[in-house]
Amino acid sequence: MSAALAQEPLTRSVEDYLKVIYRLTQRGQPASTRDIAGWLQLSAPSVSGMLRRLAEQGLVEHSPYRGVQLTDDGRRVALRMVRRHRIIESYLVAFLGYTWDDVHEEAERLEHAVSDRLIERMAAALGHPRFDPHGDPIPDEDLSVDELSYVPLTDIPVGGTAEVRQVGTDQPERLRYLAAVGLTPGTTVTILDRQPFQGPITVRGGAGEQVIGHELGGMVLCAPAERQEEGRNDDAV
Amino acid sequence: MSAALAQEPLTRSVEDYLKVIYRLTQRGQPASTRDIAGWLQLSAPSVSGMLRRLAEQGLVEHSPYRGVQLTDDGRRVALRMVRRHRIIESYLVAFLGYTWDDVHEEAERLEHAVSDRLIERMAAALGHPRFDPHGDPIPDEDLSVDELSYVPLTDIPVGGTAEVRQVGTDQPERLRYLAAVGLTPGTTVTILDRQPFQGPITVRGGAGEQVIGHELGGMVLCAPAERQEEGRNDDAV
DNA sequence: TGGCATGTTTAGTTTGTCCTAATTTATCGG
DNA sequence: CCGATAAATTAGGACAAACTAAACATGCCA
Repeated sequence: MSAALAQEPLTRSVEDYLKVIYRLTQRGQPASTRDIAGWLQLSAPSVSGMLRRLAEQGLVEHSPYRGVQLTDDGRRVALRMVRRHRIIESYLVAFLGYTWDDVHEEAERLEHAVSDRLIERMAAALGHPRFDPHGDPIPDEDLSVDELSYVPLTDIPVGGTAEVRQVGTDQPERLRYLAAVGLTPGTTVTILDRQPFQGPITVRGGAGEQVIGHELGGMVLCAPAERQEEGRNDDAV
Repeated sequence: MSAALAQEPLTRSVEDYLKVIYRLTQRGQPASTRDIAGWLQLSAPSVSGMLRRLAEQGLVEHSPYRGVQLTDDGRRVALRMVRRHRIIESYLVAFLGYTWDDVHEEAERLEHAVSDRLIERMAAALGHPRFDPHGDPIPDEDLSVDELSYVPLTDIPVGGTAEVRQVGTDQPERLRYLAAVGLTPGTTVTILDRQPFQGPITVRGGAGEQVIGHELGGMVLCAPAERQEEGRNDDAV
């Protein structure tokens, strides 16, 4: 297992780096200095320096010029932050009148300040939810997540029907727009038309008929409707 | 008025210093380097250095070797932190199952991370409380507080009756003990006996007859019972 | 295969906050 | 009013995390 090091508390910066590296390495390949710098709004040299320190602490594996990956310890920290972030978002929306487009910023600061205990109290108050308001899965207390593989709206065939499950963005403007056109998790939509060359997609869904751009469509992740409209919990056919 | 400076965000350290200085200067006299260092668990030279920086920023007035006082700007920051702290404590107790002895630590971290907006949402959810679970007054949104002058239990005459209003400590052990012996805000107690030379005090109150030490007694602040049991809102006699 | 664009790292600084050791100031008792 | 003691400050340094400017590596294309 991992060296359960003397665990001096991690700084806010370290937590943020690990969280971003987690996101960027979701698809298996190492994260680049440049991308990390972009997401954290820092200069590349700052990132380079931090990666060295993170590697010394055993939180990442860094091959200079080749990119960085999380170690098991690093992934644990990152998943802990992801859990915190998503539970905080869920709580603020459920109990304190926040909307799905304005919770991110608040959660971004709170996730570094709350205790494990408070997170578990919030989770309990929410009934241990498995997804946050954006449809992102919440790692459970022992940090396991089921990363379900959904299909972007751009890949649903014309004429097909699908249920929106997850919106892959934190940007308030995009989220407000998606809510306005009715593309929120749980909504069922039908693809009426899709133009070529990254062209617009026409859907019928919660808020009637809508035309949305290709880029945004790529962020909306869906579960395609089953042939027979029943039992997505049924394993036995 | 005060120079509404470009307001670059204050650091956590600065907020903590100002809050401690606020507490230490409540009774009018300047705070000493040594006392600040004691409360913040820092060395005296660290505090000396920080006081110089705070003075440069116009948050305190520092007369070297003589102590430090808050400026209006500094007091505003401190009161804002006090409001945040006490609302967070109230919220955690009311909605998330915290007890009065374990909220302090959590609030101590959260107060630096929450937005003004979240604080106001919590305050609204609580019905804009005027006192926190320890009986400490919560500054209102424009930061005015009524610092009521209560009387310590040690000053109530033997045979006298008083209502506990405020417990002047954050220490979990003391708070748990006070709760166990029934000395919580709102409880009415009668002083049965007080021994000389900082001796123990015998009270009858919420949890029956109790003997408590002089030091603890000094922390329990009370409103002495009126001669006639009525109308403490009446101005006209 | 050599050269160049792109991306990364090293070098050297800055800022904020802390430390220990040494020095200076204030004060109180004789 | 002088010196001892307690308190505060200065001096000098460390460390985390950011920066800019300069040097260096990788990989692709002609």
